[in-house]
Amino acid sequence: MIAASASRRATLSDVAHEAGVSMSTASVVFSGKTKVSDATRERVLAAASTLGYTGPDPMAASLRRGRTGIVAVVLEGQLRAAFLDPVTIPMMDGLTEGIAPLGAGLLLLRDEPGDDDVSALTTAPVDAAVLIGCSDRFRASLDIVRGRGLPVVVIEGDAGEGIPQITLDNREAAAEIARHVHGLGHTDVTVVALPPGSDRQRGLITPDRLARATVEVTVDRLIGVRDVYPDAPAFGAKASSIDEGVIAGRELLTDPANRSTAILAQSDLLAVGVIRAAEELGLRVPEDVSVAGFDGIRVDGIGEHALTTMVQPAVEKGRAAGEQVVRMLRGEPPESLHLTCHFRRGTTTGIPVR
Amino acid sequence: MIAASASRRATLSDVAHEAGVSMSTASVVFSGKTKVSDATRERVLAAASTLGYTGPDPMAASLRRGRTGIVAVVLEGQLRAAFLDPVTIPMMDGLTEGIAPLGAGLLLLRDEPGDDDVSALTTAPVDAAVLIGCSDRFRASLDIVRGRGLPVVVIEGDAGEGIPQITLDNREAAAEIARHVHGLGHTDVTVVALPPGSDRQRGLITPDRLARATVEVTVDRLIGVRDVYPDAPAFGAKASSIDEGVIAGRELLTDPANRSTAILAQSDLLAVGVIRAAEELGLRVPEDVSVAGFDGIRVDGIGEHALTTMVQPAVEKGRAAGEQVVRMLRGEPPESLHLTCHFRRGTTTGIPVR
DNA sequence: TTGTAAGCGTTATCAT
DNA sequence: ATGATAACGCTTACAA
Repeated sequence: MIAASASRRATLSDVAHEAGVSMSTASVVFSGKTKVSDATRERVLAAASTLGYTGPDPMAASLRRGRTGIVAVVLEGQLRAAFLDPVTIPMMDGLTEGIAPLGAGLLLLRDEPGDDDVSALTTAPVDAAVLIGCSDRFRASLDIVRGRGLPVVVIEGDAGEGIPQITLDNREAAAEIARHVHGLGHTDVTVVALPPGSDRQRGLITPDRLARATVEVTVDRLIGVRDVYPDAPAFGAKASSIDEGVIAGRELLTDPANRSTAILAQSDLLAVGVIRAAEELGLRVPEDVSVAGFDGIRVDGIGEHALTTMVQPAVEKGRAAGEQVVRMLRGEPPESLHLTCHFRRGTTTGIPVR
Repeated sequence: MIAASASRRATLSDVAHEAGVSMSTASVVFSGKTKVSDATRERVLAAASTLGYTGPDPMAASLRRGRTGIVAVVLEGQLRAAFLDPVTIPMMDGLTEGIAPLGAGLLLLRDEPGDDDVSALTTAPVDAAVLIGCSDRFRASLDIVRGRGLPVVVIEGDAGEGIPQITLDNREAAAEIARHVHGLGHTDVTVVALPPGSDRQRGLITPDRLARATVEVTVDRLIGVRDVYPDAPAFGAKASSIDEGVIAGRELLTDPANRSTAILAQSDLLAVGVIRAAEELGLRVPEDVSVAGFDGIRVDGIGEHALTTMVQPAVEKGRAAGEQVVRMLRGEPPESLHLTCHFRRGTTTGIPVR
């Protein structure tokens, strides 16, 4: 028994001494990597509990093994902002499932300007990183992670050469929903778009602005609609929220002479806002105006309506990313995945009555 | 130049060699802990970039320093479940701000049954942990963390002796909102409660069931109301959601002969559901029935109503927890904080008309 | 089944 | 301002 035990936390070495075995034996009792006689194990465990030793120090173990059991998730800006997107949470759940074989946890990292010049991403003890989306600092984060030689998976973004990415068929899906309203007979359609870039300006998306757009999702979903309606105008929202949808809806629906019979929103939240604006203006949905969304989350607040939308496989997206992380960590070649959204018909789209 | 450079990642030692300085000097160039001549720094940085060295290995640094820069947040069950509570996200944002001085990240850990016998909490390389609420496994998690000797802060839960906790004045706040409806003249009030225990049973909360209740928030908020209305019945929901609120609302409001003039819901989500149920039944809010919530989140889906509610300081809750973590890590004595909710009058409560 | 010993890549201390 | 050196606490070949 060593006098120091009061001041210092017990280490494996202390436990081994106390139990009268070697460190390796003690180690193995905790890791289970090798057979140990029951008698020995008992003795080690007893020694451990005597000394208040609760298991190997994770930092030391990490260093030795070269693994921390932590996967970084890089989100943009405030958590609130990232989680404002209702698909984030199911996606993270999927991610959790995907990396479950690693027994790893998720480290939430903010991808923020200003902090120090060293991002937390530089110094965080992680085994791999998952980058989400298309922030402006996306590139910077990617460089840091690559520089560290960490496996990276990108969700809904393009990291180029050899970096696995999980993508959605945004363009195809948008075209599908456009074809749906087209099939109903709509000829005059307007898009309510997600923010096309970081400028966060609300308003019509001019060709010029579109050319400068940096957010791929926005562009792809818009192009998809224009595959069907080449001249469909698009109104860019400031964010994906019900409130922004209301604003866009008022803007687009107030003038009876100059209003589309169908509004295709690029997110369900926006769509709900548009519906609310329509009802506020005394328009019936879908009789006077059809409204469709995108994402397929369950949205409250539209009364008896069921939103027509494209359902994106949010959980799968996360899980797929997690699975690729696992593969890379195992040294297997990762693969990019392109996931497919599916159409869900609700009650908010119908034949134009006008 | 060393031949191994292709196979092995460069280490600080390699960089030092390449730059012709000692390891300590090289180390200091990256940590900035000591003055280094510009010339030397240049040389080290040059060597680093030659070798593709991007900075000290976080695991090694962690081991040496005894700090990982990671704080664990222990959530119950699926992320989805935890984030279903709308106050979770602002709280986490507050937490992020609170631990900002540490430059630390948040590790999301699920507090799950079954996994292995070793929770991820046992092996995660973290500096401290924040436990949230009142899950059943709360105790187990707490024991693990304490066993590891990690600083712990508990949000909305009681960890006993010497563990700082961040609590809300739930009872007082519930009493306050009860006094509000009391002041309006209501004499017949029913509570729609959060789940009182893990049994997740929907229905009236009998004294017997209340005695077995494990969820403190539920109990405190109920007691608060009963401080004003000693005989107020309580209907326990299965979860905090709009849907559950609708179910409870239907249950409580359908029979005209037997319905309270005011419903006090223990969460805003439940309140919104109750309002929806009321409107579904042709009741006007607040003329026929007053409804109040709790939490003070912004809820969509109640049309022109503004919910009367108690606003809880969600961000502050998180930040306070973060600040206590920081204090403990600095060796300062932590303190428990009791935060105060404030009343927000909306349009959903009024004088009973009956 | 158990023991020996060599690192893992840093950082902190102390001296120069 | 820079350098030598000793930890930090563990895991894992390899040997016995």
